[in-house]
Amino acid sequence: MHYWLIKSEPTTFSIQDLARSKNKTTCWEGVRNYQARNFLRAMKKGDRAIFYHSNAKPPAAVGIVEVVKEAYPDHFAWKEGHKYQDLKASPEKPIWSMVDVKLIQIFPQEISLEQLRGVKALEGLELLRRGSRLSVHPVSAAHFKVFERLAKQK
DNA sequence: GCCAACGTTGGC
DNA sequence: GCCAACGTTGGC
Repeated sequence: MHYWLIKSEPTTFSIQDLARSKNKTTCWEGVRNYQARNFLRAMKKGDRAIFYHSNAKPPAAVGIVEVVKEAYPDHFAWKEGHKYQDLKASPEKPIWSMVDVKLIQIFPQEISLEQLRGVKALEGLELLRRGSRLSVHPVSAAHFKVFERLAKQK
């Protein structure tokens, strides 16, 4: 089992939106970065991910999701006029992938980026690396446990 | 709204 | 294959 972190801008799709989704499940479409895509493709059913709100006030880790369907073609890439359309993609050459994720929990209290930066045990986390913009990336099991612990404490 | 830090594109 | 210009991400 592996752990990940996935980012979404809450104005685009928040964890509350996920909670309202059918079966609390959604496809994670729109990743248009090769490195992030490759991480999506490496995800296995049962893997868990931290759901992170980027470009939020404040930016924060807000919950945990589980991978319920492994990578398959992101068909939004060839949907005419769609915001995630990529003219180089087609059903024959999908280029981009997505997975389905299901909500496991919304943290009782979100953990702000500022708070995360102060946690010694999270040193080395990709999210906290200066200049990091990767919207999907792995998280070590140890770091994942730290998130779970932080989410519980007042 | 600013801008640092990227990633991508396209001319050469 | 280099790299300047451009576009995007995302914190502040």
